[in-house]
Amino acid sequence: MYRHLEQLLARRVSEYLQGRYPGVTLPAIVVEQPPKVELGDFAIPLFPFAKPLRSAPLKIAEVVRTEIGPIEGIAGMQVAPPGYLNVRIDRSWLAAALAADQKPAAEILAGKMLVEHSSINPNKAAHIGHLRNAILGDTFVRLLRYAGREVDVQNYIDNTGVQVADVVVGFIHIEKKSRAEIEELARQPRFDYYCWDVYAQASRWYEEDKKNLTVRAATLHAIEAGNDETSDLAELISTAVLKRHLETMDRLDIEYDFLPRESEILRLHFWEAAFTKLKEKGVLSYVDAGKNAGCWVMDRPNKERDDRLEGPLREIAEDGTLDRLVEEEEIDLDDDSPADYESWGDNETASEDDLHANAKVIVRSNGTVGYVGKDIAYHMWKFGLLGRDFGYRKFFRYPNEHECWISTIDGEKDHPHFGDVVENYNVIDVRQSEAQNTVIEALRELGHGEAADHLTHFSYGMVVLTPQCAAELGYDLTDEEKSRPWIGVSGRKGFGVKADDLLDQLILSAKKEVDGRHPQAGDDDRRQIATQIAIGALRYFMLKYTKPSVIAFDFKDALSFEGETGPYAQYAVVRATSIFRKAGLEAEGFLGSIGLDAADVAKYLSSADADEIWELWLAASKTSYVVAQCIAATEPAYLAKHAFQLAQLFNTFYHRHPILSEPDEKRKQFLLTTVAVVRRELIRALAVMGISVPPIM
RNA sequence: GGGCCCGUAGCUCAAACGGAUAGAGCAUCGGAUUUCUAAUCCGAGGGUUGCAGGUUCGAUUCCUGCCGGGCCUACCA
Repeated sequence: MYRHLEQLLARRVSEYLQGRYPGVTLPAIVVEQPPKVELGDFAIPLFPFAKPLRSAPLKIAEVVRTEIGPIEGIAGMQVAPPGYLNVRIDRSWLAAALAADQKPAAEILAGKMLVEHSSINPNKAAHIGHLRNAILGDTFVRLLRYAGREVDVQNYIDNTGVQVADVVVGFIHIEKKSRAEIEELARQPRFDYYCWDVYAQASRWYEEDKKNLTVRAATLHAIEAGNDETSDLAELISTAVLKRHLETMDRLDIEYDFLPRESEILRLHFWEAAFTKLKEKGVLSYVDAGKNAGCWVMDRPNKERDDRLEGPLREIAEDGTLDRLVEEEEIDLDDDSPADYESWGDNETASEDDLHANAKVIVRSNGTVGYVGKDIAYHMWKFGLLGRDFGYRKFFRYPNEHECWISTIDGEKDHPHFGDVVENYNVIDVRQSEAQNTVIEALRELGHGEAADHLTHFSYGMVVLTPQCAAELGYDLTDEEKSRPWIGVSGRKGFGVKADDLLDQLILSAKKEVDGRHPQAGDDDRRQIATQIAIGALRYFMLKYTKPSVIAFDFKDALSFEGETGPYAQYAVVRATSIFRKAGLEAEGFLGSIGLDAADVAKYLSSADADEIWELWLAASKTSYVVAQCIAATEPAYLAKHAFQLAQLFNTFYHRHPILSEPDEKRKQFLLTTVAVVRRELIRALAVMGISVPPIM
């Protein structure tokens, strides 16, 4: 409702000013929230109007106040120095609307949206870095759905990459496992943990002897080609690990609709289709000299030519002898530790007259396409611009019957329609900004500016470990690492906190609390409650930081159930529920059963000491407003903050106003209504964050 | 070298478009009539918003330059 009033107010003030001062170009009306409730519920700064209207902000405010006339839901306006128009909401009007759960007619928003998130390499267990991704992505999906949008959730599976090859190498060449043995292992409940170690082992094996890298190259080649023992094994392993990822994420109520796999992007020739179009439109150009000779590249015209080619490097470059070291570690994007490659300048090769020195290589000189190329093809498909489609088959059925589909070559006849979306969000950490921009740029240069404008890189910072946390996990740190502010998670080194482990630990710790508090409850119930609390704690923890911030993971913070945490907000709801239970009332149906008298509500919300209760109502009215903000800014943290503030206001209210012992029956009804409204809105906000509330805590 | 991000209380973080007295949590210290369960509430201390300039009615926010940190910058994925 708050959002509705805000929009109405902005429109009316704008219309009024346009009418009063015809022909003057006016800035847009900005509606803010005053720092204190006493000042009002909306604030409109009029400073920007001073110049075009050649009048003092205070005067303009005064004119608007006296002349604008009545607005539904607005009680009055006040002029405040140095130039604000403060607006008060009609409290009983808003209370009635909220109690009746009235919603303004929803805007009709056509077109399907797509959120891509998780995209974990299927070669090892998911870790805390993946949790942040999946929780951000899933919450964003819930935000969009709350706002009435139709959303498909996709999880891109790179099942043909180096990371999978490494695990295959580990199983065959280091562990010397037979196919039957691997099949047996893949049936184990935490096969992904096993792979975690195998992957780390393989990485060490390469380090021991660089010649082992030839084994990896051969394995990778076999996987890409398909149709042999090695690629079958890769398929077996990656599919088993993928299932584990789905199970892990399902523990957090995170579900996917479709899993497009790189193997199908390759085998259904998505790239070839994209390549043709990219060449036609001249997006790619062939390089016949210089360091990128033989490649198809995409020029990046808006980038400055790289200055690292200046100075002494030129001389090194001129004889062309110095090649980039090929053994450098490739980046595993599931990996939050930087690959330690040489600093710039030591090993640079480039020619001064190389026209494409700054270009992005899309097709290598050996004719194979790189990751960005595949991604361009995939994104053309997403927007329905490729002219090809995947085959589809059912892959994973969630306990709630929801079906998750996977790409395949020959699919089932009947399947949902994926792709052809009007808007796409890719939840990928900030390190991929460059690659994402290249994809967006490619779409634009193909002439699909519309699609490019609707492709958003939902970027966020990494999750890293504090040195202390790393020490707790039993990792030996070098002195250099100890001196760093944080240590990157590294799948390759087997270095990190696994998602399932963290969740287990949270459940265990919540269970202890619940056991102590509710010894009379059954063990299954206690476990269920502990699980809800653990999920609440974890999801809130990952959502409370704004996207750009790097989360330095620490068990102490993550395992906390007090203060600004998920359980704090859950607890507020439990308290609200408990009031109704004690009163012998049904919390859910209460608002439907009560008829509040407008005059009474006005009385209780307008008395001298009512601001504090009003503040609670006001906060409760903001759910849709905050959701809209989160979507516009692609920032779920606003919702976390909102839920916390609402819970905080409720707790203060709870402490100050005994309800069941309230002698004035009408006031008691009013207070109960307040509780019911806040409870409903808090449950909603938490649900959008994927947090459910236990019956007792 | 270039691009992007960050620097706010002891610690971890907020502060939408430039706005009113820069707010929370944790930690520390001191309290809460044994009441709708204290996973709560109240209070206290704690700040030259990295530094220096600039733009203007007004700057944590925008611009420039420094200082410090991070990420990206491969024919890898």
